[in-house]
Amino acid sequence: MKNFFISDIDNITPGKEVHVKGWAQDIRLMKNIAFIIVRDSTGLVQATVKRDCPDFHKLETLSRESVVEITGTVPEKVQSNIGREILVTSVELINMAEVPLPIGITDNVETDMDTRFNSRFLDLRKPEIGRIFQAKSAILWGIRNFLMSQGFTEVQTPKTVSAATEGGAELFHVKYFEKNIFLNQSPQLYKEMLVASGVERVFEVGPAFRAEEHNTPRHLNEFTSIDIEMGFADHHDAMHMLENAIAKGISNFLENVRDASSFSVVKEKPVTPFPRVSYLECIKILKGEGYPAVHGEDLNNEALKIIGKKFDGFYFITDWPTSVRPFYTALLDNNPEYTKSYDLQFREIEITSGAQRVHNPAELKRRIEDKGLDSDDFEFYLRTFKYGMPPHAGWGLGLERLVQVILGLPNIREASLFPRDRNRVFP
RNA sequence: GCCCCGGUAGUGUAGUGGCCUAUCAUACAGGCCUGUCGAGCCUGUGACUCGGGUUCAAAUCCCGGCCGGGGCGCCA
Repeated sequence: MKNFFISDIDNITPGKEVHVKGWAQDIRLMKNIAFIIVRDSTGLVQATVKRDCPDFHKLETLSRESVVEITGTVPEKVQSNIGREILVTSVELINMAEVPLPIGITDNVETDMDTRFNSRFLDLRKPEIGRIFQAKSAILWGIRNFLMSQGFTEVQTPKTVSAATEGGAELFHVKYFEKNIFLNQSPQLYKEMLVASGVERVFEVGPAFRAEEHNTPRHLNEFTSIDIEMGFADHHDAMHMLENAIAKGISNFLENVRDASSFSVVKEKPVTPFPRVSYLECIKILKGEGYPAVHGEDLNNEALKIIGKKFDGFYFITDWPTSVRPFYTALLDNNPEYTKSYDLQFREIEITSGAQRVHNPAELKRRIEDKGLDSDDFEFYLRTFKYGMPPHAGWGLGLERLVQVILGLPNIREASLFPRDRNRVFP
């Protein structure tokens, strides 16, 4: 196993011998001297090979992106402006890369997104692409650690389901032996059932599937949803949990990923609590700006852009009208036209949707039917409310969207290793 | 689901009916090379998405397919 990495060279005393294993990112071969820029997951080093090195002739056949092992010593004075150098005594060609490369790793030409995704394994070798996923990992671990510290239990629920769960979103149909079933759009009903099971604070990180034929920079047909549900809690509690989880995700990223603030648009831990603005206040803002907002309707993208300009970064829109929220959303105590619900926004992008939920089974059944759904289809869910269901609240957070807004990525596909969209199911 | 735009060497582009035997960059191959570092210089290889149609003539115009990017709707 390799246990010496290129960044470890920084701690080596000059004159000492090192073995470097990695990819030959660039090769500059001259008559009496050659330079190989070697890359591994921690950084770059220049391997300087002089004519008198017995392996000098091997470089004539070396192709870019081949895997090499290089032995040499660290010089007293580094002459490469990469900042790391080794003076080579031997070169092993471990596995040669074919030429030409399907896409350039360091070439001074842009590559279309589609072409990049067709050769995603090579695309990910670019440091500026690979670090997106270091950021994603660090953000997720920050959120996970926070939830664990708050007494949450991580669970896994089925992604194959027999009935449409929430209505609304289109689902993917799957053949399941002799049955026709669906891929789940969200773990919503399962996490509520687990609250009824006595798992008072529960979360899941897993895929969610939406068969919507959208083609936009902020939608994927398969995305990672971070979902929580808390028993004996209301929507305010859930919002507190959310803003703190996001703050922890961001601080974990900023503290643990090299040069994080140089490529992130969110450069410091956000201030909590995040601003809250109610749906009704949004309508007032829009009317004040001369935008024809219709009270009772969802806020469209153009409206959200106007609202987003009023806030710098993350903010909540609360108390949405009952007509635009799912059946399981609890109503405001003093006004059933509105709900105990909220979206977390970053400018016009919706990151999270959440609410306190209905916990009374009779009310829940009525709300299902009010939405024109058949309550018999939800019997597996409804019966969990009949034997002691506490008040509860939670949210679902789109991980790729969160990464997209934190890093300022122009397209959400950039935040998925192998994105799934309307046309792409490869690789 | 509706709408708009696009598809030229491995990669990215220029080219709006004849001057295209298709531009440039990058990559690749070969040559020169003095510690290079977006190395440089010279030579070379390499392309019009597919199928119909219009025309004396199509990369270029028209229709359709396939593929891609985006807007709306919907959502995370």
